[in-house]
Amino acid sequence: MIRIHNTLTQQKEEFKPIEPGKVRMYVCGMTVYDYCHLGHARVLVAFDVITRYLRHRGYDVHYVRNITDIDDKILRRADENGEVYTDLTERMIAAMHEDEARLGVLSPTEEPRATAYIDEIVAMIHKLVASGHAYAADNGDVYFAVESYKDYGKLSKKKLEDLVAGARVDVQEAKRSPADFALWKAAKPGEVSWESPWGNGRPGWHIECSAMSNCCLGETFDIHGGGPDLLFPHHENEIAQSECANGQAFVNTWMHAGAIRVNKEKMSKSLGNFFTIREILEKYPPEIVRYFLVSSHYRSQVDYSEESLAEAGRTLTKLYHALRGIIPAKDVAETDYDKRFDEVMDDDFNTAGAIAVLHAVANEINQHRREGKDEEARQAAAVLVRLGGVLGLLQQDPEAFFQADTGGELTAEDIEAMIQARAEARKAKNFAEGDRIRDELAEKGIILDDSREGTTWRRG
RNA sequence: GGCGCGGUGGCAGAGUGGUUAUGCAGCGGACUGCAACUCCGUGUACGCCGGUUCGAUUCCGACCCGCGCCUCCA
Repeated sequence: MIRIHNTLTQQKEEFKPIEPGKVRMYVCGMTVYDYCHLGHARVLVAFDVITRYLRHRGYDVHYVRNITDIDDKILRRADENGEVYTDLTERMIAAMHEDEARLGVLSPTEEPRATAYIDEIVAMIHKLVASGHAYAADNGDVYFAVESYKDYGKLSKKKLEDLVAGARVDVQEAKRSPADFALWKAAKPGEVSWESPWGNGRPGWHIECSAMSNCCLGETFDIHGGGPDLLFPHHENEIAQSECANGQAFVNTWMHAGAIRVNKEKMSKSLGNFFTIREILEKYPPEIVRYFLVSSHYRSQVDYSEESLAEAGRTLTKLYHALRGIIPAKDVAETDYDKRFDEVMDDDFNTAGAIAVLHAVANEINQHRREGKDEEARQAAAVLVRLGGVLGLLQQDPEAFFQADTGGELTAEDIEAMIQARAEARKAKNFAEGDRIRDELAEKGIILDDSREGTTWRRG
């Protein structure tokens, strides 16, 4: 039995898909006006692990993650760059796919783009206007009438009175209530636009997700996820739109990832502590970044720092050491480790607990190999790779992981040659020369590991 | 001000009404020519104060502190 924390009820609940054996999940994707940052990576990796685990448990997961490719920020950025907005979005989508692939994030089942769903969006707005839940304002915009939906606020636990009383909502003459939000935005002169019954314009952000999830997954589906700051107003508005348009429940389980902080401060552009995925990947191998993200629970707030990444690197290195020089056995039956792994993961995807199981398996491998029990070690290695795979970890060849070119001055050939020279010196009992070579390599970031089978190296 | 989350050993981070989380770092030992890797051993941990209980880090209440959202934001 899988239990999932539902933001809607603020409790862990037994997960029961609408259709047995199938999971329909929607996650809010990127607005493609800039490179993805660490916060995006958190959401990407969190829902990637969730998808992998649900599949591991036998579910047929239909995972939809949208792309918002029309939006104020996109138009502004394209304008600043002096380029056509589609050039900007195409470039950012390509970059996003590159970042995802490097982090080991599997492609979603579908990746709908807002601009490909304009007709469906217009149809949904039309439905809302016809049923009195939305209205065309004098300025050409169409707004959702928040007061027409009695459950407004049920996800974010906000009361409409408080929202209206708050000074921070955008008070606009055209709106009936300050909390109303735009479904359709009238085009400004020269701006890209689409036709609609209310004049030329483009969709508001919230309605895109309602329309696309409706098209790809139906009126009611199992899981809707996203970043923590989307909870309000974005997800709240999605619920209002979808439930008013369809007259039935929108989503059963709402899931939100925790926020990323940087050196104990909120990550933000104004604080100058904003990291894009590609910036981080210049400094750390992708799997280490992924390990860092997976090593704490998806709902907890995590603090990014050089030190935590370094520690993640040391720990992952230890895991790969267990696998080094072993060819995992094939077709290994389910073990107690598999059971423990599933048990902790069943509890709201407790990846931290799952990683503890990984360490237990690694420890067993190391003990077997110390005792010369090669077959047992190969069996356990297969389990480690299998369970690691559910988290999207440990799928590389260990040597590839250890020796990944991080732009050091030495090539693999240089290193191999020096190791050879050291081996000869040691054979001649010239330990001083052997140690000198080892020290020289160490200075250049190369660590040697001697074993009965010979010397291996890694970049430290 | 409103709503919500959290305070666990040097650090990171799970979890539990009574029994080892795990990892990193440290220390001691084994292995090694010396290291590295690995193994074994090691650490008054659960914000504060009350309450419930045979027993609370784990449940309840108050308090202190930190954080998030309330505006575009993953």
